[in-house]
Amino acid sequence: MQRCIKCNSVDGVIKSGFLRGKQRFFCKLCDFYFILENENTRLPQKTNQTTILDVAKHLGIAASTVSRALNGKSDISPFTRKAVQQAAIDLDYKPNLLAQSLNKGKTNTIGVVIPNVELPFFATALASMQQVAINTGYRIMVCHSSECEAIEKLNIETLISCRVDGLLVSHSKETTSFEHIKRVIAKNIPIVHFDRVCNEITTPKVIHEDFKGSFELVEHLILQGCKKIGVMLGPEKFYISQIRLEGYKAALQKYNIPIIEEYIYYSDMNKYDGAKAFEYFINLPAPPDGVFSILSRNAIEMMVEAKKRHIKIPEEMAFVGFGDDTLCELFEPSLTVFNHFPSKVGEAAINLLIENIKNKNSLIPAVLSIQGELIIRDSSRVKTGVNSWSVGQKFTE
Amino acid sequence: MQRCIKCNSVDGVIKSGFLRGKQRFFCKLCDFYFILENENTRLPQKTNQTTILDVAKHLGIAASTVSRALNGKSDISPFTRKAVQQAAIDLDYKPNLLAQSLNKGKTNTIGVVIPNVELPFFATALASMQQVAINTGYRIMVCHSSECEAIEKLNIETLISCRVDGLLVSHSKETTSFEHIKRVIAKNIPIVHFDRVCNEITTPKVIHEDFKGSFELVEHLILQGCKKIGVMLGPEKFYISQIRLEGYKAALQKYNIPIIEEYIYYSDMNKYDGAKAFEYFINLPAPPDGVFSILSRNAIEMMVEAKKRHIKIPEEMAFVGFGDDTLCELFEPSLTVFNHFPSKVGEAAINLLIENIKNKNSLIPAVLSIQGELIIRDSSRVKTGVNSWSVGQKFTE
DNA sequence: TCAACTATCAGAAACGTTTGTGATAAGCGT
DNA sequence: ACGCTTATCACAAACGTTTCTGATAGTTGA
Repeated sequence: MQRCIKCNSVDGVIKSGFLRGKQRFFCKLCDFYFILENENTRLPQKTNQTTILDVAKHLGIAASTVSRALNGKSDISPFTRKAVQQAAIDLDYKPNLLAQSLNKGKTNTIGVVIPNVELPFFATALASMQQVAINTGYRIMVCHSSECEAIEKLNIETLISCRVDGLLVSHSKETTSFEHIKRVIAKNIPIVHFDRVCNEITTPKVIHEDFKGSFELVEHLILQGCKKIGVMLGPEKFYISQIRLEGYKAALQKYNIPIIEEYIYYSDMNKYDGAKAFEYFINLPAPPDGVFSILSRNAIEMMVEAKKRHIKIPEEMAFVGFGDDTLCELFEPSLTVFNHFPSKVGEAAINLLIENIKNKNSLIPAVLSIQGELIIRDSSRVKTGVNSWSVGQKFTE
Repeated sequence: MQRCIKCNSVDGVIKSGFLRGKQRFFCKLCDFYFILENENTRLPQKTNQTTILDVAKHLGIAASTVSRALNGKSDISPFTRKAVQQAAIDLDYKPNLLAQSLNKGKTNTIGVVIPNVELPFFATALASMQQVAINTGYRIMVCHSSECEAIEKLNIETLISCRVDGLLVSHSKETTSFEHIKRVIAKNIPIVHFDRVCNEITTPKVIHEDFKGSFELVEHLILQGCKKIGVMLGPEKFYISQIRLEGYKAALQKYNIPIIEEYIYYSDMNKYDGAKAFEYFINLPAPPDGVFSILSRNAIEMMVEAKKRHIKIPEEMAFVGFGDDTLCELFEPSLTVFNHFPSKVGEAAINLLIENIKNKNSLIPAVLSIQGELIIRDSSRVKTGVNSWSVGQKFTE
């Protein structure tokens, strides 16, 4: 016995199927279908934000006029414009970027995918990207993959769904498949890789001097007298591991030092892996007298272990690491590093991306290499005369 | 002599004003207005992303059917649903979140405003927020104020324009006016403050035990025998400075130690301000024998200076700091800190916000205080017998 | 003084979704 | 065999902008 919600009569009402789990009715008299609602189910929560229509109504003009007035277009009399601007302030009108972006077909937003903000490199790079973005009128949307390939893929999907104008991507350490990147390219969405790049696909990239940096660090160790040089890398498949290993090998080769497999240690690049690596090195039949770590953080962890065992740094064992940060500077002994200037990398990456967004047709897969700098500190600097053995001895080139 | 672009005749065409800087024409014959275009000006760059309409056309069905099929609604036959799902994969369809959010009136996005990612506290808090967000189906949009009040206000406006569902805010150190926060509240947008909260407005907040932490740190110094305790704070107006100063004072009062203005040092909380602070303290007529710093980073900078002058830590001068991180643990001597668990703060903040988003009507301005923990390390732990003076001497309570 | 022009605004379409409502063919019971 | 029911789908409105097109009153010039 249902009353029609339109003509209010009972006679003509018949059931007419279930729709989305609810009973539907049909009133023959007024020819009207309807569903009973749970009362409280309705009311779609209307966001009570001021819209351009509110402003228009408030002034008794058209929405299009408000839009043009606020956006500084012509076709608007100074009087109207003033009135609109004042009304916008009075009503605290903030344009809905969703609607704006939907209409314009661009969001002025850049999506950034990084593995982990807690790594100082990414924190600094991110901060510099933000700075550039602010100055160029872009917004930034950051996603963390937490070093997980699945989340990285999810992140990129999310950012694409958000219709970001472009992507800045640094891969997680476990990423080995790059199908998700290829799909981005297929959609013609500008993308720039930075730091942890993907060498399988030709995309614009910003990298640092991985090879040169490793080479210089290892060469420095050699020039300080080290003869048995260990290297602590990340995962074996990891591009950065590979290229930095090459730098290591090249330096050894230059000075005719044999490359010994035992001195190459692969890690998962987690916190505290430095201790494990040290454990490994120190238990070798002939422990190294110099160690190069791909992450300076791990180098410091190794030094902590070394100090626990009263090993003299750098006399008995010297340490160098890739990447500078506060800890390297303040730790005792301070760590010799190759500074790869995270902020420059971030800056270059976002600038390159913005350039690519603007000339979307002519994507040039440029590869920018940011110049780094060797900073020699106490962890490897052997003061003349202090050394207990053959230090200062130079190899012929 | 303009040819009508519609009827292609010349006779009826007359000029009809300037419109947006371009000459407009009117054709009397076909009653049609038109403007000459620069050819290349046209073509609004159509984003070539697959839309729901593309999928619908591809299958020869209606867009609404596609939407319902993909969203698991009823009313769709299994056959159709399968076909739609397959087509979505084939065409690599990704829903446009802009359109979705615009339609639904919510974005499932949370806006986060932090002063600086480079501070380990915020990096860690952010990472834990991300984790929770991923698990609860929210996205996170991060903005950095770079410790600048103006940028902070801009950030919040941007996030509101993006129609985020809620805000997580930690103020910049120079923020003194909170009108922008009041406007957020007026719009009935859920907001939760964390860490650097605003005590002028009643909003939900997540804080740490600033008072208790400071108290315990200073009490610890006292119990280790320190009698002249300096404190390095942030800006004077800064809420965190004030509350932590109170903890400092309370501890001194408990042990009947007079509060001396000279021992209270305000700073701008910049990197390397620790050195300045140390300079100040050491040049006092009676330099402190224990220093508490609001930022553990600054405490470590002070220790660096102290070591340069061969001051024995902790025997001649002890140090403690608020907040733990890697540096505190690995530096030598390791720094005694009050760990305020950044990840717990982040987690609690986002959970509280999500709760408030869901029950938007009943905003309870809860204040959560995350329990911290005193970690005693070498920078203040006086080993019995090692101290050069009155250490171990306990005050009566 | 009348046609041509200009300034100013309104209306409507479009962006890509979701969802309420209408429509149709097939299934079912009496 | 007929009316009621169900399953399935299409259509249209709405979200809040921007922008294209159309309309009108006033202004100018010969």
